[in-house]
Amino acid sequence: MFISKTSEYALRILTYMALNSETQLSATILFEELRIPKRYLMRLLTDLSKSGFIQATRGRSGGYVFARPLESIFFSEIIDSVEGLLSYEGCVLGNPVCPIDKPCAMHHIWDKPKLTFLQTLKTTTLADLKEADNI
Amino acid sequence: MFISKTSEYALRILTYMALNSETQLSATILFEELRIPKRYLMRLLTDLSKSGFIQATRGRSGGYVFARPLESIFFSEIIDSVEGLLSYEGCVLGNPVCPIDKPCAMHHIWDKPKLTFLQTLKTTTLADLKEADNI
DNA sequence: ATAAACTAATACTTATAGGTATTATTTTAT
DNA sequence: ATAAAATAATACCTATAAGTATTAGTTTAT
Ligand code: SF4
Ligand code: SF4
Repeated sequence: MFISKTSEYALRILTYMALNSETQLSATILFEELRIPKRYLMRLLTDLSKSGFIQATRGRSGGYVFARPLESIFFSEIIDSVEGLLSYEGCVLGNPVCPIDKPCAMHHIWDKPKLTFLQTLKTTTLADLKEADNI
Repeated sequence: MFISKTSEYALRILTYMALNSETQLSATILFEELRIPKRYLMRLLTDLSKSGFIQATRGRSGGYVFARPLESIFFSEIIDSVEGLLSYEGCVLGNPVCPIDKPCAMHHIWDKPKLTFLQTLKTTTLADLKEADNI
């Protein structure tokens, strides 16, 4: 599964918004572009707004723009806000606290993919994404 | 989330069995050692048995042993059998087929963690795990 | 003023994963 | 023979994630 569907949605939304950060975007436009179930999308937008990533403007010519500079928004923070990062950072075998004093056999094996994954999330910002698009 | 709870369980079961591969283990013993919900554990064992990883012996002194050499059992195959690998191999944004002709901005960013993850799963066997335990 | 075009909040429904219960079947020790 | 101890199969229940519906509130063009 990797990341939850909701995280996927959040990334898709913010990616699209980042690539169009000059313009204010309404839920309707985002729905037409991203085809995420409309009501779910709207709820997510409210969540992302309350989390401080984006800023909502109500009313007739309302919509969403970023509330913070793209350079400051890391993927890790986005995923953390919609589904939490703990399950990615903790024990791969699901133990809330490692019950063993010395690392078990699994630990070493998962270390590399786990770190690579977290490292990517923690070092990539929406600004990087915008840059990547120009390649 | 990374991998499903069921995948976690499967890995824990087979890891424990690998580290004790000389002896036949019953569901009761595995339950006592791993504390996975007993009935769910039993169902998983039947599944793993039907998938050909382990072999069940019924009756009073029954239990489970490996049906194949540990060197041949890759993590990828285990996870594939209990939850499928497609969601890990496919598009990170959840698109069943990539709708865009040229890779989107996300693609490059996820490439590395995704490949590292899959590479680990596809190159690590239960035998490696047993070895790692000796470190 | 009023209607249109938005976002906000909350409750409800549905799908899926995880977990439980029941019953049947097999083998061996006695 | 029979009871005990094990696996097998299937149906059911529960928790969580995903998705939908309803209603309220805000702003601007007319
Ligand atoms: S040593 Fe094993 S049990 Fe402990 S945190 Fe690492 S993977 Fe989990
Ligand atoms: S290019 Fe983008 S949409 Fe296509 S497969 Fe890669 S991540 Fe998915």
